[in-house]
Parts: sequence; C-alpha cells; structure tokens
Amino acid sequence: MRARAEVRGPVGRQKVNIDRVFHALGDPTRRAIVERLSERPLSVSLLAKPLAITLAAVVQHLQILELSGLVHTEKIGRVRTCQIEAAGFSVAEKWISERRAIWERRFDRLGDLLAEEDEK
Amino acid sequence: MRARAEVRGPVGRQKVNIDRVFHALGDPTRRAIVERLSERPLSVSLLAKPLAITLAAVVQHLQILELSGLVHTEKIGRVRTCQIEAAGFSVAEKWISERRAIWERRFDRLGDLLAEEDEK
DNA sequence: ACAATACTTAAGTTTCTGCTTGACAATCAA
DNA sequence: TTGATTGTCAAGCAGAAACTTAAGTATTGT
Repeated sequence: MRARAEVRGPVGRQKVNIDRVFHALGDPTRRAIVERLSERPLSVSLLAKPLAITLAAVVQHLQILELSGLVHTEKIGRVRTCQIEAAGFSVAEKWISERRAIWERRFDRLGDLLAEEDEK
Repeated sequence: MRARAEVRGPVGRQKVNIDRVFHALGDPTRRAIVERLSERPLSVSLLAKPLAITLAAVVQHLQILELSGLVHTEKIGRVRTCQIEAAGFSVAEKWISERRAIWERRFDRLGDLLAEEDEK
C-alpha cells in the first residue's frame, strides 16, 4: 500500500509564538539546521549527518523548531522531510522591525540631542 | 568634581556576534528590557522596577545585552543609563533576511512543483 | 521472511542559565 | 560626616536545556 503523508502527531501545526521562536533561534545548532533547510528540504538523517550529535538530539531540535513555526515536517513512509516555514520568521522579523521603528521614530523627534549636550 | 562618562570595564564595546545576539534575544526578560529601552533610555533601577526580579539579576541581563551589541550603557556618577544599540539588531535582521532570500529564491526556481505533484 | 533503514521514545547525565543572597563600593544630598 | 541611593561582585542553588544511550516501531529492499 502506498504510504500517505502524515503531519506530526495529534497536535498538528502549532500557533506561532514569539517566545518559542526566539528561544528556538537562540541555539546555534538549531540555527545551523535552519540555514541548511533554507537551501533545500532535507530528511532527518541527512540533516543529522554533518552535525556532531546523535540523530536523537537532532530530532529533539526539530521538535522545537516545528513547535516554533520555523520548520514544517511531514513523514512519508519512513522518512520525515523537513522544510522551512515562513510563519516563525515573520514573527521574529516583525518583533525586530517594530522595535526599530519605535526607537527610530524617537530619534527623529529628538534630533541630535546628545550632541547638543556634549557641546554644552 | 563633575563625574565623567565611563564605558563599562576594560573591555569596551564588544564585536557583535550572531550567537550572542540570538542567545540574548532568546530570553523573554531580556526582550522585555529591549522593548522598554526602545521607547526611551532608562537607568538600571528604573529598568528593574517593573520586573519581578532583583536589581542584581537585571544587571546580569544587561551585561549579556551589552556584550551582544543590542544595548549600550554608560555610567555617569552613580547611575548607569541604558539605551538601544543598532548593531545587534542589524545582525539579527540580516541573518533572517538572508535565510528568507535563499528559500524564496529557491521557491521561484521551482515554481509550484508541489501542486504539480499532487495533481498527478 | 529477514535484514537494513529511518526514525521515535524514554530515561538518565551533564552543563548551562537565571536568579537570589549578602557583602561592598561609589556617589550624592543634607 | 552621615545616611540614602545606585549599582557591582562573587558564591551558590534549582531548574532548564542539550545530549547520550538503549530499546522499540514502522517501512522498505532483497
């Protein structure tokens, strides 16, 4: 019988959440995984190959990445294929650009107040 | 005698580094600090006031934020004033947008291959 | 059917983090 | 000078995080 695609577990796709996204990106191994996946989708074992950790550890990282909405995976037959998902990235980008917007707006309002202070 | 501005320690401004930036942003308390600082510069104790942790803990977070290049601080007299620094943000934004560029380019190359697959 | 492949899961270990406490230093105000 | 304010530093601790090992399941190739 032809194996059918299956999305992980009873949970399905998790709602994206800032805490989870930044926590996920906080680990260098997970960022390395994301970097590879942005080049092309990969199976779990291919992902694991260049990493100096066990397959089990990679699987654990993938669970975190998936819950954070940075990666989507689906298992077909015995191989789980992983790929980048936009949602997590959007959340991170949005948070950063919002902060930037706020302090740049403030900068504009004040002009170069610090310089004036120094010259006094 | 008039107190003079002093940049923290013998280290001075640290070179910005992706690991440090994302690690710093990985903690929710530190993000909260960054959020407040993007509104306005604040002293350490003002920063600590709404947080349910000790001043000492806040100082520790600030050290991490400063080493990561997300925050700049300087002490004048007995009060250390903290403000957002652009460098750390740029590094984070750059990393994210580079990933996005890579997988969006790939998406373009492939067209809607998945859809074709499904229709087969 | 049998072996190999590709994960999955649980449990245990080690290392790292975030936080607290407590003692201390420097600055400012009265 | 004295006391209050503002921050600094070091030690220690509990819980979280990242790994490992070991055993198990499902799928596929021969």
